[in-house]
Amino acid sequence: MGRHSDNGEADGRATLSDVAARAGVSPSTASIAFSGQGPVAEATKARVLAAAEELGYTGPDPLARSLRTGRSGIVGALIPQRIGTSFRDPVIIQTLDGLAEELGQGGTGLLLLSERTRETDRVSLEAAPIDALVLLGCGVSSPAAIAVLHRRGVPVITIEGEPSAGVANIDVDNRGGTRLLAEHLRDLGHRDVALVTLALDVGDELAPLTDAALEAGTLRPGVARVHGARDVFPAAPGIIASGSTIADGRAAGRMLLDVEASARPTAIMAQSDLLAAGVVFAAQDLGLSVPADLSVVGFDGVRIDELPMPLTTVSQPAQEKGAAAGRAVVELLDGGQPESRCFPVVFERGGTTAPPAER
Amino acid sequence: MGRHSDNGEADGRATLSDVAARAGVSPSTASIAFSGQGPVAEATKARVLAAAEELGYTGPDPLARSLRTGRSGIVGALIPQRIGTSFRDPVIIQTLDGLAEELGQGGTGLLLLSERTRETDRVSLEAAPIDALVLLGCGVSSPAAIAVLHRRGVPVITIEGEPSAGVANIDVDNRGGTRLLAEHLRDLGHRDVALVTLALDVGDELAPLTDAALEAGTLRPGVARVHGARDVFPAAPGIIASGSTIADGRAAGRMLLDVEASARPTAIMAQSDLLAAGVVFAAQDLGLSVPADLSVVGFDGVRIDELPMPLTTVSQPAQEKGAAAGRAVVELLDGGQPESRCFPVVFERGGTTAPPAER
DNA sequence: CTGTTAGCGCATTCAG
DNA sequence: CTGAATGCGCTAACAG
Repeated sequence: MGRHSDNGEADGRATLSDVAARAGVSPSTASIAFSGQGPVAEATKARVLAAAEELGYTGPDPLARSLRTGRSGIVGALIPQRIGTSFRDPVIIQTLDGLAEELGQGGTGLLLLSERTRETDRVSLEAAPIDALVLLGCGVSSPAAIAVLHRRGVPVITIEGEPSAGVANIDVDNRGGTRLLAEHLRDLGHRDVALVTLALDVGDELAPLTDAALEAGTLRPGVARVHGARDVFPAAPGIIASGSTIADGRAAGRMLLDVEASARPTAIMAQSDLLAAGVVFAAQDLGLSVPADLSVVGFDGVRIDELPMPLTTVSQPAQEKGAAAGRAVVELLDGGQPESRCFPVVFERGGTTAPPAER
Repeated sequence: MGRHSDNGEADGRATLSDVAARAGVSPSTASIAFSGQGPVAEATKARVLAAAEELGYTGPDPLARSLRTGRSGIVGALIPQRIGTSFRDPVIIQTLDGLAEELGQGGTGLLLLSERTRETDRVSLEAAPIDALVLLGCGVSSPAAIAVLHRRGVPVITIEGEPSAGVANIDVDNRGGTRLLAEHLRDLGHRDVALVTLALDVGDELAPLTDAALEAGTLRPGVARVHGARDVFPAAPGIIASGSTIADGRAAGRMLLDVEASARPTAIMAQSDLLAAGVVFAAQDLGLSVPADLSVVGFDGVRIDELPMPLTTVSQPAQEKGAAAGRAVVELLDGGQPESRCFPVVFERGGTTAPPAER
C-alpha cells in the first residue's frame, strides 16, 4: 500500500513525489521545478507549483536535500567562550556581523559553537552538520576536533589564528599597529610604559605578565601586541587581563597605578579600547588626570561613547575582517583555495596621550 | 563492483558500512556501537571502534543521521536586526547565552537567523534545517515564514513575543516593572515625567512618541513599558529611540532636556539601562546634575560600569529567560507542551533618583 | 545480544 | 524537455 498520491493533505507531510504525482509529472521534473536546476516548460512548472500549493507542500525537505547534495548550507563559527562572555567584545560582534552578512548573501547560515564546552557536549563540534568552520579569536583550540573536521572534509579558516599549513588565516597587523602606538608614546617622551594585555591563553586570569606566560601564549592578538610594544619598549611590564572589558581594564589599571608615584608608569598601553577605557577610569578613581598625569592608548578603534575624550588608538576593520572570512569560506566551498590575508590598522590620535609630566 | 570493503582509507570517505565490514559485524551493530542506542557487547564495540580507527572513520555523517532521524540537532534563533545591531544590547546577548547554554547541554546547536533579510535570502528561514525556532525580541515577524515552519512541523516559541495561540511565550513583567518605577518617581514627588522608549516597531527612528505609533507598535517590550509608565503618568510624553544604546539615549535625552527650564521634565524614564545611561550623559552635557536636577530610571538591571552612580532600575533575569526558552524547546522536542511563563523583575534603588528640585 | 530488511526525501544520472 | 531508476549514509524495526 503506497502512501503516495492517496492522501489529500491529511497528515500534512506531503513529499515531492506526492506533488509530482498530483501534477502528473515525474519526481525529477518536480524537483527541477523547485530548484530551477534544469530546464522546465513554464506550463509544467506552473502545474507543479499549483499542485504543491494544493497539498500544502512548501518546498524540499532541507534534511533530505542536504544528504543528497552533501551540503547543509551552514557554516560554524567557533568562539572562545560562552556567548555571554565572548559577545561582550565589540570586535567579535562586528567580525561576526561581517561574516554573517557575507554568508547570508548566499543563503548560508551561521551556527554558533563555543570552544569552552563541557566534556559531555564536545560532540557538537565534531558532529555538527557544517560545511565549513571559522575559528574566531580562538587559540589552537581542540586540535583533535579540528583534525576530525579535516578528515571529514570540512574546511577550516581562522581569524587571527595560528598560521598553520593549509588553512587560510584572516589577520590584522597586531604587532605593527601596537608598534605604531609605542612609537607615538616614545616620540612624546615616555620611557616608563606598562601594558595591559588581552588574555594570552584560554583561562588566563588577571595577573602580572611574565615571560613564561608570553611564551606559552596561544592567543595571537595578545601575544603579537605584546611583541609590538616590546619592539619599542623592550622591558615594558604588564598585567594580563582575562577579558576585554572596561571592568578588567579598570582592575588592571588600578594594579598598575595604585603604587607610589615614583613607581608609576607615565603611559599605559592597553590592548583593546575597552581595556583602555577601564584604565582611564582607574586613573580617574585615583585622582590622576589623563593625559596630563598619564597617557593611555588602546587598540581596535571602537568608539567608547562614555569616555570624556576620544582614545588614542589604532582602528582595525573588524567587520571587513569578518566579511573577508565569509568570502574565503564561499571560495573554499566553491572549490577554490582562498589566500591568507592581513589587514592594516590605522593610527588615530585621540585626546588620551600627551608628553609625560615633569618629575 | 562494490565500493565497500575494498578500499583501505584511500579516499578518506569511509562509511559506517565499511567499518562494519572491517569489524565483521553488521551495519546496525556498528551503528549501535557509535550511538550507544542499544545493547552491544563490550568486545564487539571495541572491535568496531578499532576498525573505525584503522579506517579513519570519525563517526556517523551528521547529514545522513539527520535525514534518518528527522532531526538536525539545531534550533534557530531569530533576532530582529543584523548581528552587529542586535548584539549591542546586553539583554539580547544574555538571553542568547542562557538559551545556548541550556541547549548545549543536550548537544543542540544554535543557528543565528536575522529577521531583517534581503529578499534574496529569505529562503533561509523557511529552508533552514532546524528542529525548532526561537523568536527573540522580534515583532510579528514574517508571519508567512512562521506559517511555513508550522506546516513543516517546526515548533516555534517566542521571547517577549506576541501571545498567540499554541506558541509558548517567555515573558517578563514589563508593564508591572515600569509601573513600579513610575510609582517610585511619583512617591518622590515627580509630576513632569518623560519617557525614552525602545523601538515600538521594526524600523523606528528617533522620534516623538505619538498615540498612533503606540497603537501600531508590534514590539512588546517597548509598548508594554509605555503602558506601565502611563498607568501612573497618563499623559507622559516621550521620545522613541531606535536602538537600545547609550548614544540613542543621549540623543533622546538631549531632545527632552535641551529646552527652556520650565518645559523640562523633572524625571525621565528610559526603557533600558543603556538608554538611561545616555540620558544621564545628556544631562551632564547640559550642565544638569543627576539626581538633583533630574531623576533618571532605566530598565534591565545591566551594570553600566562607566556611570558615576548606579541606576535606579528594575532588573530582569535575562539569562534565566533564555534558559527557560531553552528548556521549553527541549520539552517541545520531547513531545511535551511547554507553558508560557512570565518572569518578575526586581526594583533596585540606585543613585539616580531623588525628589524634584523646588521650582 | 546481533543480523536482515527497509526506507527517510530527494537530486541526479541516463534514455527517450 | 520529461520520465524511470538509483543510492546519498544511516537507523529503526523486527527476527534470529
